Amino acid sequence: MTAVVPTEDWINRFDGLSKLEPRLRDVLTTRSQVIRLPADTIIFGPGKSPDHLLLLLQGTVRVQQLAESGREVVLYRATAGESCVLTTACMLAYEDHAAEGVAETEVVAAAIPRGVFDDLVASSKEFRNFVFRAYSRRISDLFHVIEDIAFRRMDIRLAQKIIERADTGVLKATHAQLAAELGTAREVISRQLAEFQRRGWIAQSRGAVEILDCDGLRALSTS
Amino acid sequence: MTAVVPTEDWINRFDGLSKLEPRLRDVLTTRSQVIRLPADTIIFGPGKSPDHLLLLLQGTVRVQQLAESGREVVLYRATAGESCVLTTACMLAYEDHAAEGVAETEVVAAAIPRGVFDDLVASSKEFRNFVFRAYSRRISDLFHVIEDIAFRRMDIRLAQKIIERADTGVLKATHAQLAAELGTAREVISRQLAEFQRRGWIAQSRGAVEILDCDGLRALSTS
DNA sequence: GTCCGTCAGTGATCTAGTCACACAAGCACC
DNA sequence: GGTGCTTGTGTGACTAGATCACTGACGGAC
Repeated sequence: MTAVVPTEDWINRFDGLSKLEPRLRDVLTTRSQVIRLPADTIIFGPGKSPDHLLLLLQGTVRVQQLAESGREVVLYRATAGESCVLTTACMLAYEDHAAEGVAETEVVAAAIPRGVFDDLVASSKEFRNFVFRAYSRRISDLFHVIEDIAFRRMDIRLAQKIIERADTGVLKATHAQLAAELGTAREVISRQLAEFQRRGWIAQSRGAVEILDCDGLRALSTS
Repeated sequence: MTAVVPTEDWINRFDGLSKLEPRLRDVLTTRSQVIRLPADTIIFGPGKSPDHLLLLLQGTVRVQQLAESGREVVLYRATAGESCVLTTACMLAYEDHAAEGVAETEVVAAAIPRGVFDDLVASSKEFRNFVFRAYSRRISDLFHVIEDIAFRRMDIRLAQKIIERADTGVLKATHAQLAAELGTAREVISRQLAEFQRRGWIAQSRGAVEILDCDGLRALSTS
C-alpha cells in the first residue's frame, strides 16, 4: 500500500457524507490515508481480514465467493463513490468466510482505520446513516444474488450480464470468467453463447463477446 | 402487537449487552417494549418495512426469500438471544427487497424503536459492537446460503437439513416445506427422501420424517 | 517455424427442475 | 357410513444445468 497525500475534498463524492460537520470532515481527512492499490490486489479474503474501511475514490472492487471445488460467484462490485462496507463486518467476523475482495482495476481509496470508523459512528448521525445505508445496499445485492442463483434461468442471467458489463458493445471476458461471474461452469457459458450467436445476437472472438442485437438480448433478459 | 411489561433483566441474555453501563440499560428497558407476536406473524416483508429492532427473548423468526414463481428459500433463523438485525438494514432500505421475516413460533421480543437504536449506537461502544457482530453473523449466514445453493448437491443439503432440524429424531415437515427450506421443488425432495428411505436412513409418514440411521445421513451430509 | 499455455467446442452422462398427472390420507358435512 | 374437499405424496416424461473427458484452435515465447 503506497500512501498518497489527499489532494482534494473527496468526502463530497460520498452520498450522505457531504453533510458532515467540518470537525468530522477534518477527522476523516487527517486520520485516514488515501491509498493506491494495483489491479488484482486481494483486499480481503479467507485468512486475511481487513483493518480499514475503504471508501473508493477510483476503480472498482469485486467481491466474490469461492468454493473448494474451484468454482466462484461474483457477489457484487463496489465502484467509486461507494464503500466496501461489508469489510467492517469482516473486521469483527467470528468466523472466516469464503468471500474475497479483489481490486478489479487499479483502486484509489480512502482507508479509514478501525478506531476512526468507531469514533465517527459514535459522533455523527450522518456517518451512521451512511454506514447503514451502505450495508442495506450490499445486503440487497446479496438477496439479489440468491434470487438469481436459486430461481432464474442461466440464459436470462447471462444475457443480463452481457448487457450490464459490455461498455461499448463489446464485453472483454473469457467464457471461464463469465462462468465465475455467474457461478456456473464454463461449458454452460460456451453452449449458451453459441446459442446467442446462432440467433445473431452476438459475435464471439477469443476473450470477447460483441453485441450485435441488443434488443434480442434485452428481450430475453427481461422475460 | 400486545404490550407486555418487562419482568426481568433480559439484557444479560444478549451476548455483549451485559457489559452495558447502567444508564444505557435503563434506556433499553424503559424506552423499548416487550412484545408478544403469535406464530406466523409477518414481521417484515415486501411493502412492510419494520420500524423496530427486535431482540428475541423467546421463539424463532424465519427469514426467507420469495420468488414470483412461488418458490422460496430460507435464508436464516434468529432464535432467542439473537437480534433480527437485518431489519435495521431494511429500515433504511432504498428498495423493497423480496425477503420476508415470519414468526415461526410465538415470539416474545424487545422492540427497540428506531430513535432509541440510534441513541444507543451513538452512545455505547458495547452496543455498536453488538450490532456489528450481529450483522457480521447474518452476512456470514447469507454467504453460507449462497455457497450451498450455488455449489452443493441437493442430497447433501437435504441430509444436513434433516439432521439439523429433527429435534427428537423426528422432523415434522411436509415435502413442500422442506423444498421451500432449501429453495428447490417438492418433487426433488420426494425423490431424495424416497432414496434415503430405500437406504434405510429414514422412515416417512404424512408430514413427518423419522431418522432411523443418523450416521448414514451424517456420512452423506459431510461428504 | 515449434512449443506451450490458454481458450473454446463437443458428446456422454448425471443431477436437478418442470409439467402434468394419479392417487391416498385426513376432515367436514350430511 | 358415504360424499366431497383439501392437502400431501408418487411418478413418468421432458428440459435445463453440471460434470467429465476429451479435442482442437489461437497466440505468444523461444
